[in-house]
Amino acid sequence: MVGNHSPAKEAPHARPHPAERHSRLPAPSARPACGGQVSHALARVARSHRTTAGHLLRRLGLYPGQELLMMRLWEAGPQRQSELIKLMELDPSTVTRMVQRLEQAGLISRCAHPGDRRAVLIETTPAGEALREEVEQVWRDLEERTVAGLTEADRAELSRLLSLLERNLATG
Amino acid sequence: MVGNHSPAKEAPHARPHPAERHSRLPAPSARPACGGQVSHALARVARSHRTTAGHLLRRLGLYPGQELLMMRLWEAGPQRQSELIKLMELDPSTVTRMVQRLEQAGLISRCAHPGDRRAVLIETTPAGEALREEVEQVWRDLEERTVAGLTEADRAELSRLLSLLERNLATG
DNA sequence: GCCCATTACTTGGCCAGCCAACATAATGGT
DNA sequence: ACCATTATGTTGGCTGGCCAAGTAATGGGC
Repeated sequence: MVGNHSPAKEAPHARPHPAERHSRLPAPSARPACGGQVSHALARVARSHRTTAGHLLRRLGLYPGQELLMMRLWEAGPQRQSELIKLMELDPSTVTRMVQRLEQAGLISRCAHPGDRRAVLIETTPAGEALREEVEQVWRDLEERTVAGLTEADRAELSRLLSLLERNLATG
Repeated sequence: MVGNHSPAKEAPHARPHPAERHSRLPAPSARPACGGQVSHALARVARSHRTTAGHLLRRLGLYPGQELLMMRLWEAGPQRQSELIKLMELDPSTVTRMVQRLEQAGLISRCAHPGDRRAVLIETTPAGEALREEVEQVWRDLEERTVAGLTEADRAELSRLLSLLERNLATG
């Protein structure tokens, strides 16, 4: 991975005082007049989607989010970090760190921008380039799995609606 | 936020599924260059949505994600942590830490489960209860902003499609 | 009674992402 | 030339979220 893992230890605590309240309420998933039908669904689906992407990307040594940055580089070639930030709509600090990790992983490299000493130029390394096919395959798999069972019309409709939502949320 | 920082005053702070349908799958239509149309849109919209939620929740001293846990407690009353984990479909460790922070913020309290010394019962505190109206208002606002401009039919359709996606991603 | 799988939770570690504050470098105006 | 403004990145700090690994308590089988 572009990182790694490890173990654990113990801990205390525990507070007395039961007071056992039996609040057996109605079924958990009643769809109450809970304000956010679409919001909830969107959040759940997106998290699930991201987690699935994570599992697939894992074998390639990437974390979800990193593949998007790589894809931008593959498609648009070497570019300024500020360009990545703008296009991916991420916080500058997020990109800075992601870039640091990807560089350390040997997938990209940073170099000074000739002509603007503030800027950093970012480009893929051969190792990074080598991941392209696999990552794109992962995305095809993911997309297929995501919209499985939807008709062509459904997919188009979904894209249309998501675009509307994106517009709504952008302007605010 | 709920974790630390501060705000203005004190104590509690200031910091702050529907339908389904048939559909036969057609040939893997040749998609545009970019493999994940829906996937990309979904990811972008969801991130934007979450960020927007974050801005709204911020004034209440909450981080996005925490409000969902509170809402479950408000709706279903005191319950085991394992129940929250199951219903929210989160990793146990995620809930453990979220609960620790919310407890430290004074919004919920943990106590031993009488009869099962492994379990932890979680309930809202008065301070937590006091946030309910505001949080629910935030969610109504968020939902409204999210689906603004969509017809009733569009909203229903969107919910339907998202449910399908959820099902697709769950089984895998 | 005794042993073991299961359940419930916790900690360590790592990542994306955000905000705030900061250091530099380029630019524009006067 | 000089200085304020803008552009570009970076670091610190905090969150949600995941995985791996570990501690306890429960419950079942023998």
